[in-house]
Amino acid sequence: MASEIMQDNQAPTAADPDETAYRPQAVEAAAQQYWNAQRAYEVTEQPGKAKFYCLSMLPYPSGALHMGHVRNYTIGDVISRFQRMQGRNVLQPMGWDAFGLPAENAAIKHKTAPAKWTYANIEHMRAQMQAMGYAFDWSREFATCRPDYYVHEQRMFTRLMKKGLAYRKNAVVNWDPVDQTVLANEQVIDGRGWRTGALVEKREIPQWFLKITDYAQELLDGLDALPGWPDAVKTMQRNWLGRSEGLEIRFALEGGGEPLSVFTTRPDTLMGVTFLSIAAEHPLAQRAALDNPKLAAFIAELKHGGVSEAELETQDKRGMDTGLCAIHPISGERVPIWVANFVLMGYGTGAVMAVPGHDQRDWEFAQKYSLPIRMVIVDDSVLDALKQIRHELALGVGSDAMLAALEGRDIDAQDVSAPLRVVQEFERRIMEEAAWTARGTLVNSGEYDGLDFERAFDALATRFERDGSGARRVNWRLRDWGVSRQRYWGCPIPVIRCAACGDVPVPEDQLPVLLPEDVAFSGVQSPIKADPAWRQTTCPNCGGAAERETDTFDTFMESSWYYARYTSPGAATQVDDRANYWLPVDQYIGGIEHAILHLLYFRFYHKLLRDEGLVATDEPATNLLCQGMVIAETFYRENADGSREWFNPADVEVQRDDHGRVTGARLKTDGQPVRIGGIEKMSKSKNNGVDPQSMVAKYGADTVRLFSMFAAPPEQSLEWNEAGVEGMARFLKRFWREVTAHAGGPDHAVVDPAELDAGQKAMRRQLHETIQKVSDDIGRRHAFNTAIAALMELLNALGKFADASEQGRAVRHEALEAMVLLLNPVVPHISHALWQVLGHPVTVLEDQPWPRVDPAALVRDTATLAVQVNGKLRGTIELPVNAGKDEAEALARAQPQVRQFLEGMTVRKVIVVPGKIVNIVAG
RNA sequence: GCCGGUGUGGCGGAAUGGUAGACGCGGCGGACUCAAAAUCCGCUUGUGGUGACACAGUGGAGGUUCGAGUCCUCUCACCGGUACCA
Repeated sequence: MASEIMQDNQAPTAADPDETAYRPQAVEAAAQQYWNAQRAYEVTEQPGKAKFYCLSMLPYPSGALHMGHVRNYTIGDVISRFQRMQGRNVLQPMGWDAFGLPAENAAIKHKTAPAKWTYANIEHMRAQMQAMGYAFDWSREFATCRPDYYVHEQRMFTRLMKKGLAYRKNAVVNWDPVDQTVLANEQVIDGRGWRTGALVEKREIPQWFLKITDYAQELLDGLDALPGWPDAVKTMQRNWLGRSEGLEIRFALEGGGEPLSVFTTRPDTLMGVTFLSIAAEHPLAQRAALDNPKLAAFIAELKHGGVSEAELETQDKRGMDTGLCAIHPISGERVPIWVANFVLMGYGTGAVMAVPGHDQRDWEFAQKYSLPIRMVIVDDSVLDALKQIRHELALGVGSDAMLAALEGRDIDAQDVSAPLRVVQEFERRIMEEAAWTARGTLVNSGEYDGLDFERAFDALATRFERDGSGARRVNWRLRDWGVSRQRYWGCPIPVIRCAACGDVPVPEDQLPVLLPEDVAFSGVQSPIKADPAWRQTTCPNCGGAAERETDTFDTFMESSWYYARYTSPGAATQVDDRANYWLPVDQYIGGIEHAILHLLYFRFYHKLLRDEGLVATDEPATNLLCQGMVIAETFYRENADGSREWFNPADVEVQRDDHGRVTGARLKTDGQPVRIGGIEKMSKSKNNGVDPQSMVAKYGADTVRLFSMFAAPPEQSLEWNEAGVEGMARFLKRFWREVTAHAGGPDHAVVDPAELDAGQKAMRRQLHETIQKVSDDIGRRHAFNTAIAALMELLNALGKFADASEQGRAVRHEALEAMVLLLNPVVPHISHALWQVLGHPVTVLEDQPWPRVDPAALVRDTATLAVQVNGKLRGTIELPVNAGKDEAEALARAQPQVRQFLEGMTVRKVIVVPGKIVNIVAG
């Protein structure tokens, strides 16, 4: 049994004289050394062998690994090792999403260059990952801030420009008037700049966009081809894309001029339009403001505040009459045009028709500004009432045309006071309580009275298409992807601005456009914007003097195609043929916070790569798992000024009463009480982050891995709790002891199923049931927590299985060997060591086949059935598995408990679910 | 505001329409020990009862079903996203 592990363990220290004790640090160092020496997880393409590409979202190198990373990469590592044990050629890469805003903030704080800070973080975090024992193919590692990565992104962008898929237009940003800089939404707090405290303004600047809207339909349809993605993610993406079918209707302006276009999904409510609302940025509003100082002041006021949707949609609805009027295309009535702060220039046409009777937001606006409300849609009960009072035309509801449309239906109208109340009540609610927004039947709509939604839609669409004042249109909520950032630490946008030729893509032979890394960084202005020498260049078209674009790309650009680059390390092109061996990603793992933006750009970019002929598939990843956050208790003390000082959970001791309920907490250093602030996402601001490195130093990587997989199912949030971690350490110690004790005993025999007694059979059945459950839990359900629970139960059972007979030892040996393999994906270091303890030569354990279920071992003689009376449990019965329904029913009815509850009742029905339940329905 | 999700013992969680609380933590009791730690064993949803047992119970209110933590409707609370945080 000479192995590097045992050699390593042969020199027990004085403090720990037990040479069979589990020492995670030694075990883990030895296993990692062996894997590195073997290059155990470096892979190449093996045509003919099933591949499995397991990808975890690449980290931003923020400084140190946090528990969220540990959770993410442990899930990926478990799946990777498991899949390799199923015989697949597994690729699991890792890299760094290295551009981004935090590097600039750190650079200001620490007076260093963003590049230097970033590279130092990468070194540190890589070492931390390696200590966790992840089976990454490190030969494929890259950082996205390196020119040999971003050159491909720049080349792709210049090609998209030539295809017309990249273009420039004005867009609104947050502007800090003091620092004279653009702010990210995150940097706007309560409408003010986070550093200056100045009121933020909206400002329009030219920006580069990618035409993701050209792919909207494909991005929508593609979701149906992704059964391996969570429904929640697909639903969110569908809603984000927001396909809607409607009409674009042109309202002529009073006094002539360009008509005002609106988009509506509810043309059936057209006769209920009482005003039009336009965005403050709409050209019509701008024009009206020229000779209307009050309106100009109002529009200027709307410029205050940030541009985020959450901020815009939660502010009070406000508006002002422009004084302009449009002409209703059917009735010819004058319709006033208002500027409203809730109409967004970026969605649809920047103008909407307002129907206060049947749209809640318009209703609230109309109430606030005393604008008229009209009922033009009614439900079936009102329709019936209208039919009954069809002779009472003078009542002011309905109309001749509508009633004519209803003439076909023969109704006896006697007393109309009851139906009249129905109609009046419906109309009163619309006028006084709330808009009625469901679909129904048109009234008060002239020739369209009596039509339902579809027929009204068709009739109006046909009419407008004929007279040229409107058309059917598909509208998307999705907007084109703005990729310009006015920041330094990002990939330079490869464009040259020439006064004569316009925007010219940098020729491919002049790429990459390099970002200088050795710069002084103050945070106020980007060093490349401040450096005239960097900007200055010549136009590749005309040879005249020109300037470089100084904006950089959104960092989502780098993270949209990194998965493809891992397949083709060193390729001169963005990816090469190897991509089509590995892609698509078989399992993608990352946080749910990326459900929309990153995962949509990721899917979009894959289609861009496909349309460049670089990849052959339509979607980048077939299966997606979104893990929850890592959270922890928070502790604080209130300072005299009301601010809070937060204490790390590691420095706090929790107090409990006799029942184990938490009663309070004290700081370990001074013994004085601290307040418990609730369980929140681990963060620097609440100081409740638990450092993975300190946990690894204290318990070992396997224990940390085990806890993060056991404490919650992967999709849910995981509460870090050190007592729970200790429990995992206890389990590994017991496992180690059980295996070493067994290996140190007499030689074992091979299991002979015919020789087993009842106890041995039961032990072996539990083993094979566990193999079955663990295989399904890891392979299909990704329920790692219940897989581990089943293995804990198995170890508990083995601890009580005191059978020292030959067959008893044989069963134990089979069980322990299987357990080492079943636990290997989660705790690979201890498994690596114990495999050798069990007498095997040192090896890469992922090349051992996964344990197989012996169907014969699963066979049971009897089954336990629950017996219910009227759905309530009244006992259980044990009977042979092949017993019939009658037998089960008879035995159930014979139970004393059951007879007691059936006394004086008549049995009406008996439901028998074989192997599960007998329910006697009586009354 | 809008979109998506979550809610079960003292705590993390289990239960894939069929015995609610597996497994782990904490707590209580016991063994071992001079003692402590470590380890091992037992108990541990609540209420009533010596007990067998009964009743209640999965955020709240309704509903479907022989049977609902699970499916449906409404509602409350919290979490994620909301296009320039990543």
